[in-house]
Amino acid sequence: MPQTKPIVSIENVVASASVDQKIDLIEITKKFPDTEYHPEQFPGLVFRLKTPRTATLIFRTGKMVCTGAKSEDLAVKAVRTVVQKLRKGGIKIKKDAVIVVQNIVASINLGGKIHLEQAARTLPRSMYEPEQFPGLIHRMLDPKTVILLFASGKLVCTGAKKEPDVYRSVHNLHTLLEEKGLMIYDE
Amino acid sequence: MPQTKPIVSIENVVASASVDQKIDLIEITKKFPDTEYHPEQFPGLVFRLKTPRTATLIFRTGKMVCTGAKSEDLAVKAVRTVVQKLRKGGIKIKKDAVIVVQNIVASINLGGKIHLEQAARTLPRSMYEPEQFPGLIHRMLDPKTVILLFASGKLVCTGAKKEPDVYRSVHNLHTLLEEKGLMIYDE
DNA sequence: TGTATATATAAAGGGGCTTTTAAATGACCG
DNA sequence: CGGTCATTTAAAAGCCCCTTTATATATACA
Repeated sequence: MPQTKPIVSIENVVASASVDQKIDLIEITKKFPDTEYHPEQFPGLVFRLKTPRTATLIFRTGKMVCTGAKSEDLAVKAVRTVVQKLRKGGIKIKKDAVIVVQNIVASINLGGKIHLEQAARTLPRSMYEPEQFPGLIHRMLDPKTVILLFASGKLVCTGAKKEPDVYRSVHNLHTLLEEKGLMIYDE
Repeated sequence: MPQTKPIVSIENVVASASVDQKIDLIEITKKFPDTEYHPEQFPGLVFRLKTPRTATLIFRTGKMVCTGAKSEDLAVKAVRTVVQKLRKGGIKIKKDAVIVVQNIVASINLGGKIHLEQAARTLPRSMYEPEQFPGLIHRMLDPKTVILLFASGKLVCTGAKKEPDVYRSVHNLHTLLEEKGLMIYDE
């Protein structure tokens, strides 16, 4: 059992969606002048929402990508809101969007410092090149996620498909770090 | 009517084909050690034939690209020969290939010199940058082909989908050059 | 305060890769 | 001095990488 209770914060949820029909992006541009669309640079139109504060990329094919939500539910609500706004703006969309959460990013504070140099030598599937990036990159197999470890005891977990995976990943790593004596707690 | 009869030679025919089924390229490699397959460099396997002298790219999807044939018929024969050899080699291919000629390259000699500098200023849709490439690049609209013109009176016609397009392109250009007084014939 | 470095993830469009071929011109090598 | 190499054009195939969006983390660099 880990000595501290990690503080976990979901920072970003990415979800893909599809309304299963072609969409005229130029038309959206006219109805929503605040959207960004530069096809020569990127094929997706950027539709930003204040609440939930997100950015949704809309493609010609009717597929979308929503980023920036703080939870799985908020990501779903953001997509539903975008479709609702498009419809109110006169964009004809027959079906409701089918949404799938693709990635969850979380920041964690373990409450104690990590001996990174030693962890780099001990943890399997780890990469640590401080002159390239200050964090140690660790690939967890189950759940299949990637965790960035910092000497401060803070972590970044990414790659999770559902929120429980984040908690399991953090618990697995925390336990492993303590077992190997890689955690340094102030008294 | 042009004063000379151009000498036209079909130099290269490119055709795409499909046997409409997945193919195991590694298996072909084992049965045909002389083939080239470097997936990290390019996804297609190169299958060369001595007769007709061609190189056929074979993809995992069952689609192929045959290059180097000297006529449309030879391109078709080359693909049929490749499929026949694969079958004799034990590679199971159910359907016969559906072949489509995609490009024909021909070399031409008009029999007189061309005033390139003047042609560059006279011909529409032309590009001529001698320090970059010695030929003048001219885009013909009908047939939709591209012709490279050289001061020697020789040409390269590419982009044609069928042989008659090559002859029509050459005739159109030759007539145009004579009308504008851009041809220079000896005596 | 910005830039970059690194992680994951979807979307779609662009570019590059390889193969073939002629033409003519320059650079480069032994 | 002669070979190679590059230059340019078209075309298909499919795979890689990049583009963009968001986000925490922490370093170095202007």
